[in-house]
Amino acid sequence: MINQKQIANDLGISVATVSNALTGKGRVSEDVIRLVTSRAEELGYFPSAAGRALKTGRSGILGLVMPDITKPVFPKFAEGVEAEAEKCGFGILIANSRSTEEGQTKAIKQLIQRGVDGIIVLPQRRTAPNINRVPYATASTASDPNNTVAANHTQGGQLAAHALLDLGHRNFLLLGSDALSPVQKDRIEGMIEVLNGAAQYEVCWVSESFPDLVQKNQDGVTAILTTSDLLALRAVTEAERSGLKCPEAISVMGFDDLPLATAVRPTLSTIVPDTTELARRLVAYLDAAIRQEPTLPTPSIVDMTIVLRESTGPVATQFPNPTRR
Amino acid sequence: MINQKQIANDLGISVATVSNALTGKGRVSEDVIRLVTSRAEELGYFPSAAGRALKTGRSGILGLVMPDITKPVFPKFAEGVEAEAEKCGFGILIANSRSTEEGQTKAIKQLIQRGVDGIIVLPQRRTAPNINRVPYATASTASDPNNTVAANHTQGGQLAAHALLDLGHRNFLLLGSDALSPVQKDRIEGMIEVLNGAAQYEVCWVSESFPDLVQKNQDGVTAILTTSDLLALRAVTEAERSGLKCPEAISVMGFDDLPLATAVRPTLSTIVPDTTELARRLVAYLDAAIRQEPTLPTPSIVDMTIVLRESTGPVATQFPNPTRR
DNA sequence: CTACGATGATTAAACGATTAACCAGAGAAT
DNA sequence: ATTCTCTGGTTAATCGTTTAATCATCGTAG
Repeated sequence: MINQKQIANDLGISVATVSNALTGKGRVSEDVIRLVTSRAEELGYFPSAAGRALKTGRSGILGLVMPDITKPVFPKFAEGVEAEAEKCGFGILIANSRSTEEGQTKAIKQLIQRGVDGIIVLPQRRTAPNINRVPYATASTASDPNNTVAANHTQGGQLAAHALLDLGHRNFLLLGSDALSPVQKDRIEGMIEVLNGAAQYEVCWVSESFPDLVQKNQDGVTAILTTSDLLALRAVTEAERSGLKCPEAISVMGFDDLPLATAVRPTLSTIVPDTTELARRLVAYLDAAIRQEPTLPTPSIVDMTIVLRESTGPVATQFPNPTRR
Repeated sequence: MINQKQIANDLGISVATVSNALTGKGRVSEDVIRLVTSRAEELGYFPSAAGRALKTGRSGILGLVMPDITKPVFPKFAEGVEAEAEKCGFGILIANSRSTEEGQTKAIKQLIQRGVDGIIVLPQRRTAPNINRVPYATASTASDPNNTVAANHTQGGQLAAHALLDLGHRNFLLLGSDALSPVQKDRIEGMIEVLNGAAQYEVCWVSESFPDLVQKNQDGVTAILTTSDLLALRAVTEAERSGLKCPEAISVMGFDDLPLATAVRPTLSTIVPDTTELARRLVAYLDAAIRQEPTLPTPSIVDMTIVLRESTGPVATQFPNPTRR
């Protein structure tokens, strides 16, 4: 293995000078710097992560704790965090909390033992991670008191509701899949805030059985707002199977802009969280905390945007439910 | 920070004894072992990753290079690798090759600089990673000469074709999205092997424009085999939109068993790669290589399984295409 | 009674990089 | 000529753990 000692011996100088030359600290002449860097290049030298970590107390690695990377919301997030971390010179060690609190604490402990400099946690169910040895940042919902950044799920819900109100819809079905999820609750709440007084609506938490969309449509429902693209997909396909054209008979709005949103016909209108920006702020916060900067970024909220595709359209002008038998 | 020196001082013994007591090496009396472990427990001690790594030359971390974690095939894989690695005491450092060869070599270099003990690469486009400092394992297609394990994509394709032949279908449309992908080529090839002589088929690589399914159906096609659940989803929804019921008028088979497969109606029949087993073998190989075991596992191939859901059914008995206008 | 093997613990040297403290030499100022 | 400062470099200690080599003690066998 090639180390600084090797380079030092080759050039007849001391390791300290080699280190100084390579890191730019201390006092070294331009000539020696050139000599050292070129020899280092020749030998294919790069500093030992372990040696540096031991001395400096920094590993250059951040831990990322996610509930379940197979759930399609998280990969985009992971990607964003990885990209941002790389820009700041950090690597990303992943850990799986398996959507449980015990799993979460276990994952955090493991990461600390592996020597990470900081931890990013996506807590589920509003659990507050208990970390004392290293700085950490959480991305939770805006309503969560202890978060570093939050996606504005409520505002996302508002966006969805506004868009369909603008298209003339006045009778909504709001679909969620998990009434205990703070994220979903916030999204639904945002929708309700906008719809209250302006339209009729019904909230439905689907677990096993899916609501009878034909029935709902006959009752006047022309728009479905969901808390996830997966639910939207289910709604669209259930609707079309029963002869309800989307968006002609019924509009459907998704959430999260998953890869499937553009793979399905009609393509899904959806609400997009800015995962890149969330990742950017999380990493920036941790970076500052790790470098012990005097002032740290304060908790902030990132708004969502809307992308209108084929699954939403204006409310039918003539007869509201053309499929009535 | 709590270290072995602390424990040693507390108990009036030497650090070497502490180390020996904790690792079970050397010669230490049972009494001292008990003393040391209990004191370590009290203080909440755990070994410094950096210190240990520096001395032993092992970081206990594996690198995972994937083309693009936002593509829905990869998260399941990452999950499997993480779980298996954890069982062997390894952590997983992720790196993004951005689906390019330069990105791949850059990612590998970064991982090595961070001191990983081994690297798992999911190479795309049959690129052979050039790694010399640490052992590595690749998961490629069976037709790729330099792989550690491979999912049997060809056999997966055969499975798909067989299943629909058994259901009575005799006229197939094979859909792929990327004719350059070795994985997709292998899958299609497997299908063709089985269909040759037994049925009529047409291969179609879709990029922007999707084939006219009504037209195809009128031409006699009753089954669509795809190389991905995303394509299958597209096919199902395109079909149902044009009035072709799935599976009554046309059967659709997916690939990979993505989360969306059960979120759509009809639920997608699909071919499932055993990512857990793939991950297990990759990690096992690396573990053996890192421990310098004399004999390493030889390259092997993991078969796929089929799961039949709602999107496939028996070929229509009476009139093959009931939607003819 | 002495030598020896076994046992249990200690000493000290790594591993590779960083960094505070120190030192030699040259030029400038007094 | 002497001191002072600045420059460019070296020495040595340090981070925390592991491990080979060494040492002391004690029971036992020759």
